[in-house]
Amino acid sequence: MSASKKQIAIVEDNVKIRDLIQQFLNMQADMECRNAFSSVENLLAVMREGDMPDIVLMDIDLEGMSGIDGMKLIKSKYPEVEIIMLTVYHDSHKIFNSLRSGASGYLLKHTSLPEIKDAIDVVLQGGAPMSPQIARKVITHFSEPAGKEEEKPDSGLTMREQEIVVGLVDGLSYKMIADRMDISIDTVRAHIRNIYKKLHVNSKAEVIAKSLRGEI
Amino acid sequence: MSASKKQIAIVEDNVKIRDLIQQFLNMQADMECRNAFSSVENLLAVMREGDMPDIVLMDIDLEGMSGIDGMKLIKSKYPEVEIIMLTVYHDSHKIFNSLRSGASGYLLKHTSLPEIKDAIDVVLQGGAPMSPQIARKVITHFSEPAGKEEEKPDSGLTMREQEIVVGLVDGLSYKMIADRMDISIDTVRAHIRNIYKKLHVNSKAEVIAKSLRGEI
DNA sequence: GCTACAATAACATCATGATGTTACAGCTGA
DNA sequence: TCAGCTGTAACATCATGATGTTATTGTAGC
Repeated sequence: MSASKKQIAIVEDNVKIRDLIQQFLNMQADMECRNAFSSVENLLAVMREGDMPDIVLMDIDLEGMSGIDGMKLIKSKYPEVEIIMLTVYHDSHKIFNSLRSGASGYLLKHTSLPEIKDAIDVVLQGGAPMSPQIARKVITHFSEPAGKEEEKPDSGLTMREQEIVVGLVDGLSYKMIADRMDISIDTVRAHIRNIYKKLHVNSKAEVIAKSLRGEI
Repeated sequence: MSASKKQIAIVEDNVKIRDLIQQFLNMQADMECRNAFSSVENLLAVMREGDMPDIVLMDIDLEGMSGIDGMKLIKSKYPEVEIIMLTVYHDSHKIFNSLRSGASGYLLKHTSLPEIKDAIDVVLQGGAPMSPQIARKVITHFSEPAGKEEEKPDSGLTMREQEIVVGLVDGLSYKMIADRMDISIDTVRAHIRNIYKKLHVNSKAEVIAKSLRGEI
């Protein structure tokens, strides 16, 4: 078991940062970074061919597919791969989203190279590296639901509007909803306009997504 | 602003550990620990009289009022006081509960004295100290709703098709997906046609619904 | 009785999505 | 080498969705 170095992959579109991290990792005795790319798509290509990393360092803000979407994709296909997100952002929503979707850790980009190595070691030992500032945000996020007790976002939708939402989630067209509810298609349109206004969205797809995520 | 030492309080019923930490903290240049008690009640008594700590190190497993209940009480009365929980337990439920209730950090008791000092510094700088093992548990807790993968139905979608699905779930239009993946809108159309065929659906909405229900 | 709002409905217009057809390059396995 | 699949792309056409405007009815609250 011992001799095999751990394989680390990097997805980072800043070539300087990417090369720097790659070179540093390749100087370590127990790890190797063969694959460093600027896009998730490229990493997926080599993974499809069986070149599987143990850990991926993933920039969150990428051209093309975002790091978060990329992580979701990789995690769904290869759940055993550990992913550490790198970011310059302190944005709670992105952090929360990443962690929910299966990131193993979350580091701010100002993290030093030795700290990145430490983070990788932590993940290999079953821990989760997190900048203290990130941890703080995670905790803050945790605390929020405690304050407002229970779910029920209550978006202010009326009964009728909620019925429409159910129709949308069932994948029905306006016409089918109109038939099911025995109203005209223009009334369905009117309701949907109001729903969009209340939920601050502007497509069927977003309503369905919100609903299935429990945000309605 | 400089000269005033930060006030640290300790609630810990093991007298040896308590004294050890107190003495160590009092040896630091920038902090002072006047109040070290074996119960939350005692700490609350001096706080009521205006002797307010900046940070409380709180054992989770106390005689009388538990550390978690104590923390909730202190946080509700004095929300500006930062509280770091100390515990020997890895119990996810206690950890989760503490963090929800407003703990600023969470350390395992095997943490060394210098690490405790580091943790306090982190909190003073607005971060949240967390043992990597704790962080891992927190993330696991986070991931549960999303991460109960079970088996993937594997609808036979190719990588590229799955990327498209991610785009749809993110609420993107064909145009936006084309831009993100750097392909033409007609190619997006082509992929979506294939996805519909494989999933036996015939609208964007159904794909999103299937995906969010974990049926892809 | 007036106000506010939910539910209904029609008409119009433009944007987006769904679907048929065709084509070509690259790769894979029989 | 040929058949089959994936990824790419264009063109066409019709269906559906998104959004603006306006209007009528009923009901709950002041």
